Amino acid sequence: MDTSDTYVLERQVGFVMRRAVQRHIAIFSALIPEMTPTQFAALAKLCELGQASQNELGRLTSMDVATIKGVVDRLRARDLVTAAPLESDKRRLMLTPTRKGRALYRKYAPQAAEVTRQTLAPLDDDEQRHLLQLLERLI
Amino acid sequence: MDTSDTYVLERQVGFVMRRAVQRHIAIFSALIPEMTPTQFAALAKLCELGQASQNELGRLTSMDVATIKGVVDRLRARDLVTAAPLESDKRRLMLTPTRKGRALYRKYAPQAAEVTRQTLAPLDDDEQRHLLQLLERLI
DNA sequence: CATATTTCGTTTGTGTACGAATAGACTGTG
DNA sequence: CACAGTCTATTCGTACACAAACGAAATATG
Repeated sequence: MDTSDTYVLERQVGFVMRRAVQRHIAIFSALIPEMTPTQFAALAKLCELGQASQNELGRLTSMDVATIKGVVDRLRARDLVTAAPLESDKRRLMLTPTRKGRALYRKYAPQAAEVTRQTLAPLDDDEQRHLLQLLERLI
Repeated sequence: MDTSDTYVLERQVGFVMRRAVQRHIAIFSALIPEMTPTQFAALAKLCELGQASQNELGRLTSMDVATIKGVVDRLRARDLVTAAPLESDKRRLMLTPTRKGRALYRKYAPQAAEVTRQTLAPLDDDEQRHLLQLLERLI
């Protein structure tokens, strides 16, 4: 008896989730080639909030401080977001979506929802709800 | 009525999966600080096969050619894997785990299985099976 | 009020992840 | 045999992702 009972790569959640994420990202970039899922997530959350500090936005989108900085920098470079230090707390960098950023968000929000639909397409409605619910409990 | 019906970040599979993967990686690196999930996956598959070309290993572990190269380079740098061009097909780079690589795999395989257990711990056995099965159908 | 602690942002370094381009080696077909 | 197409590996460029270390600003606590 070897280790195959103990460890089969294809049966590990990590491996299966990694593959599922790969598939999801492929669908996303086919439907929304203009930006990455991460960039869209940050822009979407910022549009929803209206305004947020970089740190705050990172927390709400589950991005590390170093990661959110890179993402925000790229959004700023494309003029989708503006940034200004907050008067009342000079540590904070307040972010606001630009008109262009809000327009892009509105344009792609339905597409982004469609990405979710296509990713979940192999499952029926009950299974889709169930999967989401199970995944959420892992967090 | 705004776009909130159409798009809520927290309800998108991509976002939820990204968070679940983050959690999984955190558990992995707590239990196996010596290597990354990706490196372990490549080493594990190579140990299972005994031998494989770099390309082949990449396909079997769902890694892009550029990605598997980086992963293999790091495994080679740590003397966990050796590489040699194949005589019968000089394009191919044959990989073999070293004694050290096989020992490391055997050492950590039970830990890696434990990573899966801890990641899935919030779910009961039925739910765990169900989640895995649903995720596999997304691929 | 003074200083210890916390928070925010930045930088550096390492490791996935993938598209695109390239070169060399193989294969199939004419 | 020639050569078009395919396969393998490498390289380059871009984008997450996170740990660790740092400075500056704010807050808490004595």
